[in-house]
Amino acid sequence: MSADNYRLEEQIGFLLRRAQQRATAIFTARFAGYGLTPTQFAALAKIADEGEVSQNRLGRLTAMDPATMKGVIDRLSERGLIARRADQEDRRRTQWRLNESGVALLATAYGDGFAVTAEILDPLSPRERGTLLRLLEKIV
Amino acid sequence: MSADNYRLEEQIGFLLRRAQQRATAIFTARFAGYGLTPTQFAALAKIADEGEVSQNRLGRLTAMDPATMKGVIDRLSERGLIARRADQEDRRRTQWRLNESGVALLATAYGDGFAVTAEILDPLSPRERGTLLRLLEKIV
DNA sequence: AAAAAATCGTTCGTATACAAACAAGTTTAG
DNA sequence: CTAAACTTGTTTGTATACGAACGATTTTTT
Repeated sequence: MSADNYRLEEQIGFLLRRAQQRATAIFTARFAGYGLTPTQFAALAKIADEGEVSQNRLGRLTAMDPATMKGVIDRLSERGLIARRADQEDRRRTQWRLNESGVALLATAYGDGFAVTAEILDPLSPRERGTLLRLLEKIV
Repeated sequence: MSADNYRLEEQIGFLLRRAQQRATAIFTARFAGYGLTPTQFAALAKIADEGEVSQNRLGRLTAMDPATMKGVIDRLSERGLIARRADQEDRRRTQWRLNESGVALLATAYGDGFAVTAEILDPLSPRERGTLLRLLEKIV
């Protein structure tokens, strides 16, 4: 347990951080035309899946805490991609759904989402890709 | 290429983001007593490796861009863990090294760094751990 | 030697990420 | 039924992360 043994480059935390940096860079390049960040796209995709979803639930589905989710929702809302509806049954809740712009944008953006995944995994064989996803799923 | 096919949970980018969230949470819990973030610890460990290192080079070694590196360096410097020296040969450069507090802190922190790695990889078998590191190295 | 290109560190702006504390509303326990 | 516990969404503060632009300096080209 000393400086002689600790190699930053081999620590899983450091590798995960670098892998995510590359993934984000690939996403950003491919989505430059949309002006969407990875988390914004994740939020849109999940709202589409759900049809209508509350802010906190969306945060759980997309792995964002409430404070982070608020910022993402605010920016998507300001851009006119999503619309809110007050929940009648629970007056604390805000339900969110895609509006027309959001639906239209997603229709073409999904293809780029697949392309991003393909480019990130490009250095791996098909078998390795499956292995990596399985192992990541285990440590998440 | 449509909503029917795109599953956020299976995209490598989303999995990497979640894996890093868990890694960071484990690090933060283990390092609460030190008050060090993962990037701050990475910077200290690399300064220790190098003995003395310029700010931009340290950024390359720890995978931080110059703007991010500056913030990390400023906070380590304010805490009195590192010290600067003006480079005589290149007047643009600032060389950084650990001071006594930094050396003392690292001496005990390395052990916790290993513990963080072990906890992150705990769900995997020894063989799987090697595989994951190898595959991540390939896509970085 | 002069011009062009590259590097070093800084600043600004935007976007996660999350701890902590909070008010308002809902659910659960006793 | 009421008090306690929890949930929802918000705000504040700190820390990455990085694009873009910048001045100062050094290196490379011509």
